[in-house]
This record gives sequence, C-alpha cells and structure tokens, in this order.
Amino acid sequence: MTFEVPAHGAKPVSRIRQKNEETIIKAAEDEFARHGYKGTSMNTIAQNAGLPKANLHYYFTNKLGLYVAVLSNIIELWDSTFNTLTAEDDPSEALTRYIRAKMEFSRRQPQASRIFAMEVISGGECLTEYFNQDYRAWFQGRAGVFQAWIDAGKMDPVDPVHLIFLLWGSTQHYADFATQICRVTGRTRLTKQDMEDAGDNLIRIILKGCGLKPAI
Amino acid sequence: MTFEVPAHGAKPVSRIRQKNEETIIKAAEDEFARHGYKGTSMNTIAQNAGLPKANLHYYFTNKLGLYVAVLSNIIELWDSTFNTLTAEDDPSEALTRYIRAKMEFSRRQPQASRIFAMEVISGGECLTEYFNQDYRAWFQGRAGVFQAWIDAGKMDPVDPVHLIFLLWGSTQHYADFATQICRVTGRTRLTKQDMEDAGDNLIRIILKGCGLKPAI
DNA sequence: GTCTATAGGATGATAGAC
DNA sequence: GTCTATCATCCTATAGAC
Repeated sequence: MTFEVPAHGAKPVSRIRQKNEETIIKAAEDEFARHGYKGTSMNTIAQNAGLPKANLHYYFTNKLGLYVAVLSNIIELWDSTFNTLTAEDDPSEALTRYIRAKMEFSRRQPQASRIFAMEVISGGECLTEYFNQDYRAWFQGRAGVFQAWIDAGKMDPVDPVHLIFLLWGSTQHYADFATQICRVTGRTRLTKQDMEDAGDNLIRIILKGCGLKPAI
Repeated sequence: MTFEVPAHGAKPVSRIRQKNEETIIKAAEDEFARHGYKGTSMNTIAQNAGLPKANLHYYFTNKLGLYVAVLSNIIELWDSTFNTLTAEDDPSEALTRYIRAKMEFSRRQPQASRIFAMEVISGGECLTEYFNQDYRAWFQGRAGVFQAWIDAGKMDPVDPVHLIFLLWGSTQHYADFATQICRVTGRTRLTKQDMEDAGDNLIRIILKGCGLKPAI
C-alpha cells in the first residue's frame, strides 16, 4: 500500500476521498462506454456507484469534470502500452510484442477503448490537451523506429505512419466492434482464446506483409 | 428521374414528402455523426434542415424513428460495398478492389461510418434487425470465398474470419479516427491522395501478408 | 463529508390554428 | 401539409440541513 504524499501547499488526499473517487470513476466508465457522454446521466452513475448524486458533484464539480477524469485515467493506461518499441529491438520480436500488448489491452480494457473511440469519433474536443505538440512528436518518434528498421534493411519500405494506423485500427477493432464480431460469429462474448487467436492472425499477416520472418 | 410506384394499398409518396425526408435525413446524419444519438437534439436537426421542428415529427413521429431511418440509409450503402468478392475471382485483384472500395467509402461517407461505429460501440441495439440470421449467413459466405481461395492453394491458410475483421478495422479506421490521424500527422483533413496512399499501403501489406502477389 | 430537496434549463413531443 | 405555442419530462447543478 502506498501513501499519497501531498506536494507542498497542496491539500492532502484523504483515504476516503481516494476510495470514493475510484468507485465513481469506475461506475462512470461503464456508463460512458455504453451510452456516450450525453447519453449518461449523473443519476445513473450515482446509483451504480452506490452513492447519492450530490456526492458526485462534491468530488468532481461537473459532469464534464468527471468525464475528463475518466478520460485522463484511460490515457494513462493508453500511454503505458505505447512505448515498447525501440530501434535497437529486433523488428519481429518487437512488433509481435506490441500487437500482443494492444490485443491484451483490447481484451482487458474494452470500455476504455470504447470511450476513447467515441470521443475521437465525435471530434475529440476533450482530447485537445492530449493531442498536442508532444503527442505529435512522440508519434513521429514511434514512426522513426520503423523508419530506422527500414533504413537498416530489416523490413520492407512500408509507410511507417500508415503501418501504425494499421496496427491501431486492427487491434482496437476487437474492443470497439466486439458486439458486431460476436453477432457475426455467433458468440456471446470474446474469450481469452478468441483474442489470442485474433492476435496470432494479425501477427502472421502483418509481419509477413512487412517482409519480416515470424519471431515465434 | 424515377417515379415512386406505390404498392397496391400503400399511400403514394408525394414529391414534396420525398424531398423533405431527404433533407431531414441528411441534416440528421451530420448531427448524429458528430454528437451521437443522445447528444443530438431535434431542434438542431430542424435548424440545419431549415425546417420547423414540428415538421420532423410530422415525417418521422419519433427521434428514434428518425435515427433508425438514418441507420437504414447507411446500411443500404454498407451492403452495396460488400458483395464484390467471389470464389472465381483472382484473389489479388479481388482483395485490391475490395480494399479500394472500402477506402473510397471511408473517404466519401465518413459520417455514415461514424454513426455505424458509435451505434455498434454502444451496444448496437438499433441494429438487432440488421445483425440477424441472414447477416450471419452472409458473413459466412464472405468468409467462404477466402476459404475457397485457401483450399485452392491460391493464398496462405490465414483465418478467413479474422482476415475480414482486419480488412474492416484497418479501412474504417480512416473514417472513424480521422480526427486523431489529422492531429498526429499535422493535417487539417485527409485528402483524396492521402486516402489513396493509405489504401495502397494496406493493399501492399495485407496481400503480401496473405502470400499474394500484388495485382498492380 | 454526507445527503435531501429543489431550482433552473433543455428537450422530446403534441395540440390546434392556418 | 405547415408552423406556433405549449406541455411534460428529464437532467445538471446547488443550497442548506445534518
């Protein structure tokens, strides 16, 4: 268990506040993923969190504030998955690891993926802070890793930027479109095995498509 | 110009009704794509359509009715793009054509793609009619085309079902996540050229990844 | 810190004149 | 078929007692 050490001058975060905020954010995540920002009411979140509605406003002032808190939470998770690749890595191994990590994310955090997707689809106004200069630089850095591999003759000269979109689109699809996938394949939900099969398939096609030998 | 020939006993569809319904659906599409179902108000749609709010209710009774009408419209477009592949086709040519068609759809009908995506992400309750037995059979048929190619030794033994999800996910990403793509690449919008480059890249990687020689 | 009661605003829907 | 005026509902947010 870790203690919150408040910065000098900042208010200490009480144990009870931390716990309640977590409960509320969790409940909010489920609702926002299912019904979008507007489609979610503070009332429903309060019920799912087992707290009176006024408490949500006590902790988060606004509905928008709560939503942004949920989004920030998601983005922390997002970033943590994103920095596994370096130019020194073996391309096959690194790409395999990355695809597995993204599929694992789609499996374990589908709501997070969906909230992020809905936010981006509807213009992503709450993500302007996130989609800033740093983000663009970070993205160029990621693309640079692929470019380094290409320049070293380790993989085909594909467009690194579009390769990243291919990786994102194909892996996130399993979280965001799970409903459609289940309907079409006659499943009620996607099992761990389903997701691993999907990941293996992506790894096989994308690696070969980039002129890489499978690392497995 | 085609005339609407009403079925026996059905009400004739007046010229003015047809025109107004089109105007309303178009305005509704823009709003639903941008703000989702709940986030869209009949008031705003009416303003964008240049009609008084009460007219919307005259033509569509419900907000839900209007939304379903918009969705149906989208699904017609959807289906028309989906039946280009047959087992007799050359796999490389057919896949190339299919990816191009999907990218063209993402370019020309991004709102349609986004509305469909948001509906699926949030559970797709309005699509239960669409996601029916026929849909599943149709999907199996599509997968069967790939399986036939595999059985004939024309391509690698990839999982046909997951290949379809790869095609869908990677192409739709360019419509649904256009905001993120623009932010990250420093564009204000995706041009026709951007989309063609993206399509070419997908074609190169996916065809090679399935053991197919490029058809171009 | 917690919770009830309620203000204040927006929205879907309809009645009814034209 | 068109449009104004209005109702009823729901939701965010806050005041104020405990």
